[in-house]
Amino acid sequence: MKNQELAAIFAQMADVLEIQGANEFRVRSYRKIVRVLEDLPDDVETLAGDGRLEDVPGVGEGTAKKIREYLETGKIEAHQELVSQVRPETLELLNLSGVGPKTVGLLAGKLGVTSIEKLHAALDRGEIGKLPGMGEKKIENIRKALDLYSAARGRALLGWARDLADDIVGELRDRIELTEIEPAGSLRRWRETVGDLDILAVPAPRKGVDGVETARGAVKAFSSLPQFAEVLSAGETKASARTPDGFQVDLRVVPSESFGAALQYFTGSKAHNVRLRSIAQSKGLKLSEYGLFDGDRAIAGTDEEGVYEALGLPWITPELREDRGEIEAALSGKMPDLVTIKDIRCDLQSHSTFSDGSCSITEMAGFARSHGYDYYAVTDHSQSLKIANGMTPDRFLMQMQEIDGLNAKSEGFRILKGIEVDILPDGSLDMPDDVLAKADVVLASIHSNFKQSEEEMTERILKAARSPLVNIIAHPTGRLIVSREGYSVNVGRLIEECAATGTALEINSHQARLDLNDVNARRAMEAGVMLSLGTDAHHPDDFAMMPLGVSVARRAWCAPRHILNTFSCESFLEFCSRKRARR
DNA sequence: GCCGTTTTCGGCCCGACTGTTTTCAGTCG
Repeated sequence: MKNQELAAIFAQMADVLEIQGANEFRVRSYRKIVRVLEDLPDDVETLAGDGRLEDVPGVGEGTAKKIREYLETGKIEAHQELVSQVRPETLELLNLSGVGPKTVGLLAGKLGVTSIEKLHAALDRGEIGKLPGMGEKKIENIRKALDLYSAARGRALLGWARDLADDIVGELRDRIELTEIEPAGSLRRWRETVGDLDILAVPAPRKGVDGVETARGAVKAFSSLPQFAEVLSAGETKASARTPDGFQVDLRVVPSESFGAALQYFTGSKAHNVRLRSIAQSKGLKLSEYGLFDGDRAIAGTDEEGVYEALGLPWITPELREDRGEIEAALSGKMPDLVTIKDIRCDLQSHSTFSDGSCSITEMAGFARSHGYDYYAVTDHSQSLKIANGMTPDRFLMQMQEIDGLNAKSEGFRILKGIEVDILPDGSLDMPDDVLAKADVVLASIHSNFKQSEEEMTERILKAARSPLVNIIAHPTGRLIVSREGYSVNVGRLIEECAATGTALEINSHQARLDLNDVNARRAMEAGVMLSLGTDAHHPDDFAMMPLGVSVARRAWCAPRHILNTFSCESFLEFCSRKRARR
């Protein structure tokens, strides 16, 4: 879809025009085109092909010509001309929160401030305050925005953001009466990272107090929460605040009759909402965050189910709302039967003091059991991983003995003898075959020589997958979310090999890994590869990250039958021995 | 720059919030 590319181009044109002080209605017209393009259900290429570009509201002769130019040549002359008049460092100033095109135009025009660096200098010289409209607070806000920008805060990890959301929701519930409160946005869709947090709330009606007053009360309670270092704004129905880490949280107080529509709208994704709006459109209805309307009459909006139902759809679980086929599946009544946390009977990757875990097997097992599991796998590292106190063959044999002893004493719960064996640079395994053969389950993974070429790395992992002793390839790409790219492995070829050899792929459920990710996990599932969830627990608390792994499986459209952790202990062991029997 | 049972000029617009103003400009999602 070229829609988003074109939207970005027109947005940049609008920015430059506005910085230059062009006619505001011309700027507004460009902004409208950006909005329309971003939300457009149809592909501009198709529309252009059909000669229907001008039918799109906001697209007139000039814009249609520019769009066609882009589709034909890959660029727009007028855009390049505009951008060439402004230095790229100047456009960067727009990234500062609270600084828009007007301010940038003012700074550049009056003071020659055309970059972040020059802005710092001008602030230090006290020049900014001499400009019209630049008071003390405004300058203070620019200083803060600069600090925040230089800290280059990225998106937060899902697990961290969920804990924060739980804290905030819990605390708000303690302080005020609420009939509804729900975090929306990418957090509700369980995306692996979250940019900011949108919380929707409906305050409980109180006798003798009007709606405006209860909304105000909610905003006030939110603004005074201890989780925040700073309140950015607080009005009648909306407030924004920031945690000490610079993570932004918004509260929106909505009327109960709009709650469902608002929840739907703010949950997104954008692409999913575009599709829903186009369905509404085709039925002659209008969908917004206030409700689903037939003319002026709201026909749904109190709850999400009602909104989807009025559009002729079953309610779609937030994890699937990415426009990756869920609308089609819903329309044809073929929604997947997704795995849930209740289906999970075990954790398939954990560590103990035998390598780099912080607790004994007894302690970890006690916790796994209290978690409601039927079994769990101890999978400590192998010897080459010195930094993690990896096990020699002898120590692994000792560990297996200890586990046998523990199992003999316990009923209704089993500890599996497992290992996370290193895949050495040449693809061989860091433990003799005859020792590995004694284990219940073998995970293999890479912890060294990350820099190998894609060819070498892929061959290295494929070799491990072909070993009849390896049941699961753990954290298959090695990526660490926001902090490390994965090693270059051809995931497509790995999936083929795993399908052919009966090897499972892990969805490592640690919040910093979530590896495989949703897209690759779905490819694997569709290729018939079994998936395995493991929190990589190094401490009992880490078991709590299992819902994150489940969410990846759900975003990958997995049913319980695709996930090894839903198997009984016997069935799981049978899965492992089936591959070994091929030897 | 777009748009028009207000058609070729003259009006367009999203609502909430802050901050610098004294009625409004700028930013943001």
